[in-house]
Amino acid sequence: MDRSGGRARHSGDLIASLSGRNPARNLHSDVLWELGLAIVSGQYAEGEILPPDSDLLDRFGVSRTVLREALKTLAAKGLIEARARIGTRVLPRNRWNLFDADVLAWFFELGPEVGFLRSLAEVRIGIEIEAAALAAERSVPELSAALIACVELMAIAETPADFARHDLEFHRLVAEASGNPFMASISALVEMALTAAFTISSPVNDPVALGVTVSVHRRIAEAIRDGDSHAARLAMRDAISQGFDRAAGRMEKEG
Amino acid sequence: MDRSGGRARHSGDLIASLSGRNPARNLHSDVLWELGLAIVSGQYAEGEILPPDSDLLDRFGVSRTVLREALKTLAAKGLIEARARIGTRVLPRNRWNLFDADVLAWFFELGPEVGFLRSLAEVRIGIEIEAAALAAERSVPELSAALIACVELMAIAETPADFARHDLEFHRLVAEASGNPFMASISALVEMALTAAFTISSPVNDPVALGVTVSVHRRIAEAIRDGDSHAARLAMRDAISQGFDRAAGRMEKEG
DNA sequence: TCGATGTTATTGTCATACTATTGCGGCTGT
DNA sequence: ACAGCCGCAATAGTATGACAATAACATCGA
Repeated sequence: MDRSGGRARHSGDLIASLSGRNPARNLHSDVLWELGLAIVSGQYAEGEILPPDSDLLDRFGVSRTVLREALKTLAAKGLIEARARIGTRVLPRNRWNLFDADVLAWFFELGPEVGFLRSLAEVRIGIEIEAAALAAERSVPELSAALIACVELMAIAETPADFARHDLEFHRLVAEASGNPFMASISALVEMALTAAFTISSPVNDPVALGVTVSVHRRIAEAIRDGDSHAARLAMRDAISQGFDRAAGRMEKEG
Repeated sequence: MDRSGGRARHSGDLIASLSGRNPARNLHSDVLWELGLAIVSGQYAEGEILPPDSDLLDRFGVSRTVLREALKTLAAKGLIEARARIGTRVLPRNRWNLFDADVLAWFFELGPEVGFLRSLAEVRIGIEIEAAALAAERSVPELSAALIACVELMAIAETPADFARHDLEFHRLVAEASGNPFMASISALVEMALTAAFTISSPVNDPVALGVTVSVHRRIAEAIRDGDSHAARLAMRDAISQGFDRAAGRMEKEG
């Protein structure tokens, strides 16, 4: 069940391409993704010790440098911890940095479960509601206009990918308008959530769903423009809940 | 040559020791912290290219292995991106993973500005309000009891450090009770915020402040026990706001 | 003028050796 | 028989030097 059939790459590429990133394709990244996936999938359980360097070296056929840099990267994301004579231990899940784009991508690579998507929607609600409220309080005409424009682009989007792009841009703008650097830092989270939702079920092909989605986003934009933080809160909650409900409903129907 | 004065270590130790972690003391970590601080402080500005490996090698007096692993760690946290022939570029701040414990620690190391503390309080409000509400909805007697017990420990804490420990444990329990893994993952954030607040001004030595703080935490615990998500929301908001107000007020008074 | 091409500075990768840390098991002394 | 010390060995940490891949830039040619 390995992906060793030639140079087939991890499918994080899809997500990366949507977000406009251009991740380097090097050995380090290959090893990183394979180990990252193995850990997130539970193939190496929490608290377990992974094979020693020498074994992993054989397995991947790379130099010690590459392997160790991959391990350092995993350690930086809170997935593992290396200690001399003990080995490299998988840390408990609550130490994992779930707000990291790669870690999230690994979860999605395994096929996101509905419970995971729900958790994601819950944090998004918490953070983005507050972002919307702050954006309303600190409303700047320029950004408000950009938000409105973004909604119009969503309304006329012709492909699911276009729609997702403008949706993502909308949420990014709200974060920016909040003036809080932490809000902007969760764009990876939003990106994943939207990518998942868009993959599972895009509203583009369903006129009714499209209308609902656009209108709730318009409510957000207008509330921010008008400096109405209460309305912004409510609208943002609706927007995220609806997105999740649509995806979850679809998953249920199909699965 | 190493940094003047022998083995003087970065002061993140204080934070680490409070939180019970036992960070490795190795060369890699030294280089990491020095570069991390330099970047966060703006000594290397966004978009700027840092000196090439060879220069940094001279500067730190370590092997290429160590330097490169430190750089990989910084890259994993979203602070830099290295490309052949170009150099190693400092990424724009919105790519930084502010939810990373190290990155946060570097911000605090520079002396947290009141605006930064406010931003932190804002995200905490967003996330922890939702966590408290979820905890109320999914209330489990066992955890509710633990929360109540935690409050009692806060009430009788004799030193600021003890108080901070129980405070931290309280918020950790709420996150756990929410049943949402993302909520637990932000403990690093809470940790930093509380450590900062505790450093700036602990309520332990002020009976009135202590009473207020304890009572608001008790309100949270009771609301969760009673399954009252609305009350839990309100109380959690109060708790975080009060903590921030106290620290901010103290900062203002002093300077 | 512009496009192809070589040059070169910089990161990426490799191989090997040595050092530091620390759990474990055996040794020693009581 | 037991406790504590102590050295062994397994593992990650560090060092060094070489070569490969990449891509901006200068150079050359049409």
